[in-house]
Amino acid sequence: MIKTRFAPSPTGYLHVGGLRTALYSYLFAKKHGGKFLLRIEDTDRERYVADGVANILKSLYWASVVPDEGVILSEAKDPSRSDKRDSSAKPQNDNLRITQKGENGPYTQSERLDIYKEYAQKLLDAGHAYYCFCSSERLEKLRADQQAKKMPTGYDGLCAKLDPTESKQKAEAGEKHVMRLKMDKHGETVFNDLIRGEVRFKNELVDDQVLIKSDGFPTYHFAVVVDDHLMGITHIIRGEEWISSVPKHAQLYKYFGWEIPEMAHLPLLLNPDKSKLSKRQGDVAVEDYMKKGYLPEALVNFVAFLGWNPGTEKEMYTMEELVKDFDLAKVGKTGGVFNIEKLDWYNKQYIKNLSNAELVEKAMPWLEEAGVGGRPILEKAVSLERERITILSELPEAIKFVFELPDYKADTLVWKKSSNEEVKNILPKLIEFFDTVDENDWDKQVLEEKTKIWIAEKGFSVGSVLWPMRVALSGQENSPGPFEIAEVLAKKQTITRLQIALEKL
RNA sequence: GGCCUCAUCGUCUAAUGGUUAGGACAUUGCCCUUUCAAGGCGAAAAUACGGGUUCAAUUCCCGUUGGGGCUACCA
Repeated sequence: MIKTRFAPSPTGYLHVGGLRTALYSYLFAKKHGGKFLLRIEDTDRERYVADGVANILKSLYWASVVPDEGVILSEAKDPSRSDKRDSSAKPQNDNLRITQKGENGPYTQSERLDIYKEYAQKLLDAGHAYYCFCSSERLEKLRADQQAKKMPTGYDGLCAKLDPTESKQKAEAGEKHVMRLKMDKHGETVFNDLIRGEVRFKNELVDDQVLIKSDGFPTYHFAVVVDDHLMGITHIIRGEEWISSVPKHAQLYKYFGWEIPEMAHLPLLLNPDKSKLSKRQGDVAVEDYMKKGYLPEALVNFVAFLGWNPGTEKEMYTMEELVKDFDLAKVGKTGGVFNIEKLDWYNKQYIKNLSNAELVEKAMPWLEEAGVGGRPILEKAVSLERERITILSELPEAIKFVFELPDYKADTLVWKKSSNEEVKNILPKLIEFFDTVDENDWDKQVLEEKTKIWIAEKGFSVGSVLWPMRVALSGQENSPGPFEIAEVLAKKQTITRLQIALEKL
């Protein structure tokens, strides 16, 4: 059975590039009826961030990239809160807790130290690894010298020459040490990358990688190999930055006598200036997009298309459709610029496809924050702006005028082809006319029909009536159409606002 | 510096040994129209460069240039 994994380091948040890697791994597994596993690689204690794991999981679950095995989120049994969960775009994780699921755990590397120790010992016993006592000062100097001579950098193997028994004694006596891989420098490492095809490296240039750090924690290179094997990973899908460490990993697989999983190295996501996507040039955390009110469906759709596309002209993809059509062979080799404009377009499309009720539900956190959460005509109000907003967080500001007429200048009431006098003449008549309209006819279509007939009868130009009407109702120069607003405001408030306008003139 | 890797409109990309090199976003013109959006119809916009191979290259090969990654007791 196919099993893929996503193995983030909990350094604070989920990067959008990480989301894409996780998504592709997820899609690939699902497509082939396999499993998607989540492992936490927290072997760097210096970069460890509290809540890092929670944040990553929150982002992943928000995007519906949910692991089948490994570190997962499970709902705490707290019935008092269970009805509070909604499908709003903002994540609700108060009643969720992090747990682990599966037979191959633990799935957090810091909990697997004994396992690494055991496998490190095997290497040591077989003579495939050795203790190294070199100080960081010596290593730095070594590197500096190599760089000065324009030589390839790397460990010179000094401690590999030590007598293993003596080394063992020294290490056990407490002398500060690391454990290094005894790299076989002969020949080359050749492997078939699922995206790039055959890639080869000369082994002589591969360093004697540190396997176990002086703090007893494994390095990434050692832990991934051990874990991927022990957890039954069949396909490693990860970022391109890892491709040059494949020879080290391959050596380890060879020493252990394990089968190397299939590998696919994904091209990186880029800034608009083509450098590696970084925080300096915009938002890179999934959380940032979450908070701004991007819909997870939009982000997923967008990110899926950064480096992959079905080869057809279909652009809108649900997760189910992605699972169905995703194909690693169609993933491109070139890095893609993370282009916000396209994301914005996707988000607009997805917002447009929402029903009013869904939109209210998903936007509720922002609406509540703005103090308009409890309004009874929310759905109607929201319908006015649904095609005008790009992200959910813009909604409260956009619909505010419905609940509270903004202050505006009298001259904005005058259409460009009209005049102050004309507005003064028209408004009272319009109020009078609206007064005669039956409450039952107060919907946008009927009202528009009736009003347009009335305008024609009176011989006014359409704009000279509708512009001031719209401004009077919205208090804004740019707004939804006058009849849409009138319907939402209802007859009474419509007339009130027209009267306010009249007083301004 | 060394190693690996990539190269089609501004961006994401499609396609092919022979095409008017297609689509989407963005830009832009027109239409619709009371404004803004949305929508409709158009426009402009690309095979990095130089050599081969070939009747024919954007596609295959080599080189150049440019980009990116790696070169840690970080992942």
